[in-house]
Amino acid sequence: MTSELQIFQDYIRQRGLRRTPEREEILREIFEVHGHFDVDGLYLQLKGKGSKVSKASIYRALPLFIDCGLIREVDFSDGHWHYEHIYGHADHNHLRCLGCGEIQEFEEPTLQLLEEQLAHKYHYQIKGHQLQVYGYCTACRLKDWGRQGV
Amino acid sequence: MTSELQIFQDYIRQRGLRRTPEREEILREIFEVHGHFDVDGLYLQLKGKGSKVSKASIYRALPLFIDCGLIREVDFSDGHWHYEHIYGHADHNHLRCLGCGEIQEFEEPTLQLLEEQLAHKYHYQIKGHQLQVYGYCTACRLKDWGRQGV
DNA sequence: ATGTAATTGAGAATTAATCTCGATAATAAC
DNA sequence: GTTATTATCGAGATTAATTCTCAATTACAT
Ligand SMILES: [Mn+2]
Ligand SMILES: [Mn+2]
Ligand SMILES: [Zn+2]
Ligand SMILES: [Zn+2]
Repeated sequence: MTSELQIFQDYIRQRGLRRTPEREEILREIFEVHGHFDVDGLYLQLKGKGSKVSKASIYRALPLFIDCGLIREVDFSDGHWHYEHIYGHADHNHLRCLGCGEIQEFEEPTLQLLEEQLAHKYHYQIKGHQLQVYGYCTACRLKDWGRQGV
Repeated sequence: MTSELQIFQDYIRQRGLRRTPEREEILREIFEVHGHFDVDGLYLQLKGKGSKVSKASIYRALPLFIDCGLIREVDFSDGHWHYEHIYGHADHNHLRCLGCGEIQEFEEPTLQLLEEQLAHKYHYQIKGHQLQVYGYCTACRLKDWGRQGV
């Protein structure tokens, strides 16, 4: 059993929840795919492989995966949530092009320090952070030079 | 005329748009209120003062204010967008309690440097960033100690 | 094997945001 | 000032992501 599945089963048992094939299918698919995903894409992917899991089950499973630290929500400001698995991956943030939607990932280790400072200053137990930086990539800047401030 | 209104009128003229009392009312209300707001709250506030502006007009005006740098979207991950005016305010980020929703604002000037580094490294024209840090405040931690990892 | 209660799928409900459309009114040209 | 043009308005319909409902199923404990 892959260790993400193991982590999830431990979480399930600890909470008195139930192990179901649907939840396993969804989790497996998430960790087979690299990169970001959204509910609709994940649903279609599973469906394409012959799976019968419903969208409702996906919507119900994702909060569990988030809660046990396997995935996280990612905000691309396009009207719905995206997600990515984080277990086994280096912490990173996203630089997004407002023109074409391209995503560049980058690491910024100093944010870990920031979390610790904030925890101390405001007496918070920090669970995580999200940083989105946005702007225009070279291609979009050239394409769209009518906009001011190019 | 307040300078935020001036900035908006300049923007309007430059774009060949029209000056309307509705847009002015909305902008005025945004800058009279301190703190964060959402569409529904802003609408009710205006209504309470006898204004006749519709929600549709608010939804249409906000992107204009964002575009000319007077306000920005703020993500509190509660299902809809929040906003805050930024003109005349120090750049800041948000620390949010996952229990009670309390927001702490904090400044982190090094993010400006990060923007410059990213602009250079990825050849982006950076327009801004959003950083949310989230966790549990002292009160919620005490209240809810059943959660693991307190 | 049996009882229980968590989980499922399908579709209805909710709700933020956008769109449509006829009426209104801001601006420019005369 | 009058007129023409067309951006903007309000009201309500529409869209789309997410949540909810409920009867049927099934995981798990006994
Ligand atoms: Mn990523
Ligand atoms: Mn703020
Ligand atoms: Zn681009
Ligand atoms: Zn709290």
